[in-house]
Amino acid sequence: MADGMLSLSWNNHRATFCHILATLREKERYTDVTVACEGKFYPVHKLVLSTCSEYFEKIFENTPCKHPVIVLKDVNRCDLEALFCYMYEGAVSVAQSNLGRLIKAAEVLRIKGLAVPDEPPISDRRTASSHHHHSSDDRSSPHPKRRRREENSHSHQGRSQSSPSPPSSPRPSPLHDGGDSHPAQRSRSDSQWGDHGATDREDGGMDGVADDRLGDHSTTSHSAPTPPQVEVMVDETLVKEEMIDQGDTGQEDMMDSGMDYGSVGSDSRLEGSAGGGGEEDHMLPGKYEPKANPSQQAIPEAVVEALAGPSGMQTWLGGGEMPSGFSGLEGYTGSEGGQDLHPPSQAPAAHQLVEPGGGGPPLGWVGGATTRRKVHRCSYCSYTTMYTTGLKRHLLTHTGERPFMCPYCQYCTVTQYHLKRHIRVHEGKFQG
DNA sequence: CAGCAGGGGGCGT
DNA sequence: CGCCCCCTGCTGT
Repeated sequence: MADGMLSLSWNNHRATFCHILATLREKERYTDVTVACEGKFYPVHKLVLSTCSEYFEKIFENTPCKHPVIVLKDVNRCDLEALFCYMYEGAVSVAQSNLGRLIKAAEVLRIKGLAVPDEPPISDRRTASSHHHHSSDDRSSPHPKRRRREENSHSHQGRSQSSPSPPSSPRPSPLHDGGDSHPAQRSRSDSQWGDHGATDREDGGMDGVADDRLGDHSTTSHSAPTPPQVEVMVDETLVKEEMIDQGDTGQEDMMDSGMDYGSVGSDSRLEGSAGGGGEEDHMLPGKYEPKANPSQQAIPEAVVEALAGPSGMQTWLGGGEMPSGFSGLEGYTGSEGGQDLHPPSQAPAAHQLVEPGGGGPPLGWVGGATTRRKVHRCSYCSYTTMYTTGLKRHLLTHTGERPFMCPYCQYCTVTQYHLKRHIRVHEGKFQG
């Protein structure tokens, strides 16, 4: 304990440090994470990213992978480069016209000093603020939007679980085979059993790979990197990681989609979903209006696909406003999962639509005490009938079974009557 | 528009 | 269960 400590100070430490960092990045040395954006890959350092962004920090925390690849969606490449520059060098020059966009990107990534307040009120915050007033304001007091974003990130509920797993249309692709026979029939079956693709929005993640999605999203969601319009609705980054979706962006993603669906739903009439060729046309066994909604508006296909099942659609759209709509989705998936045992599950909403009289018992029986009749419900769709034969016959349409073969051609049919009718065609020809 | 086929309601046995 | 009828959609003329 001699005479005092000496304080050794590296005068140019900061500058040197930054410079070295930048050089390392340039040379891609020691990089341990790759950020993919608009088809470009940026090898960078976890250390730097997590230093500058809690968002990245959390991602890395939850990513055991040694060299993860993070796919950023809806972030402009130029902005990202600028942000990297900002993170590595502590400053970046940006054209005024691009500022808004850049800030939004920074918000999405929760870059300290730009989108979220920097931790301690250090004096040299000024460096960044010297570039533009705006950002300094933002930093010191995040405007409401920003704050809301933060809240969201806290109250965020995992999206991956509730993602509408393509409510796997229960029917096992009924082979309306009959071979080549009938174009009409085929097109019909096509429309009916149209393949409901999986929703694309869910953040499923594999670890290190990062391409496909990048491609199509970049084509869909943002326009070419050039137009500096503020229209960049920014929103989500898509992070392909094992367990993503902690971060506000995931939430925002959800919110946005929810909004979309919600608004679509409110625009459209519920029963409209049947118009698309779903099984719902059977809903009112007896007398449904054949062309009740001839000009069925268009629920965007993506939405329909995402919601797939008939019941799902009902539930979802019935949800109305977005927040409840979202909970509706959860309810939907929940029930779907719960009934997993029986391949084709019916959601209550569908039942209600189906039940004659509307107020009838939930299932099984309809009518008054004297006129009780059993209702037979198709296990593949929402079809119900009062006739057992009706149900049997109907089920054939699901199984694709066509027991009755035409002796004159390859034609097979579900009912004998249809065969007879068909044969009449042949014989009519032969006679005439 | 006609012809054909699919799907469903309903009745008689 | 068998049969008939009806409605609807698709396709070709």
